[in-house]
Amino acid sequence: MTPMQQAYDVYEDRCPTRLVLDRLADKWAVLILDRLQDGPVRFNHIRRDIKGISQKVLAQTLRKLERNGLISRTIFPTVPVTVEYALTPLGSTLTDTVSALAHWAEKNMDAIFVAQRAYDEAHPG
Amino acid sequence: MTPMQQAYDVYEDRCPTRLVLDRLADKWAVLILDRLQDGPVRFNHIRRDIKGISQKVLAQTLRKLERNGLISRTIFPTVPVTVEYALTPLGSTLTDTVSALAHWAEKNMDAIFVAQRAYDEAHPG
DNA sequence: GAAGATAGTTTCCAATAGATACCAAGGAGA
DNA sequence: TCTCCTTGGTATCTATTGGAAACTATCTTC
Repeated sequence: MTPMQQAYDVYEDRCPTRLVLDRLADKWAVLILDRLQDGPVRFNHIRRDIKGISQKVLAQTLRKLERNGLISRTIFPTVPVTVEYALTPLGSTLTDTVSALAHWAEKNMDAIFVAQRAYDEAHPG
Repeated sequence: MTPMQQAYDVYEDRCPTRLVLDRLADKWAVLILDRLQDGPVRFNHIRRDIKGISQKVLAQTLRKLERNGLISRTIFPTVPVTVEYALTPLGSTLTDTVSALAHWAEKNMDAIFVAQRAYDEAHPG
């Protein structure tokens, strides 16, 4: 029995893809997925690498990514307990895209600054 | 004089790339950039295509994208006035990435549903 | 004169983001 | 022993944001 491929359309209101896009298209989710590309990382390790993220937001974002099957959460009964987060195969299909987004800003920051100054001069007040 | 390429790092707090990522990594911005790929589109045309977006959020998001040099805004003195939004060359360098993000969710929605059900069963309450 | 198109702005409320403090369990150092 | 440090979180509070709905203004059409 061939599974029926449902047609999803991200332009449609109430389409479930909107909920997913809301989770993926999030600054912190993008940075976390990018950070996990090189292998599993622990909670506090991510927290230190992604400077400025709060514990609450990190925990929340990790939960969302885990629930959507993009990352896995593995507990090691060490002392203190160790929790490792890693990309799932599904999550791996996303990282190229997400990393490109994360690093596009780095590459084009100077052009963006030029645009911002031009805009602000043309739109005073 | 070769321009000095400043090193930006999106993992750094207070790095300006963070502000840009905040704007790009936004559900509505992603959908708008994707929508503009095929050529200039008017305000209400975008509004009708991206179902569920409010006028306020559409206007706000268009301003942000314009200020960052990703889209252009052209006014035609017709009656009623026509305003066309289009990708700039800078914005065009982003669309492949952004569109991939927008449509990844469509392609993988079924896998995500499976993951969500598994998670919810494993984490009741 | 009322409706419909254009492209927005204004107002309001609920949801979210972020900072901060707190928790438990155990190891190391004084 | 007492205190600090680590682990990975939760709880609380407030400021900001997101989204729905209503309003603006001008001109054309019915």
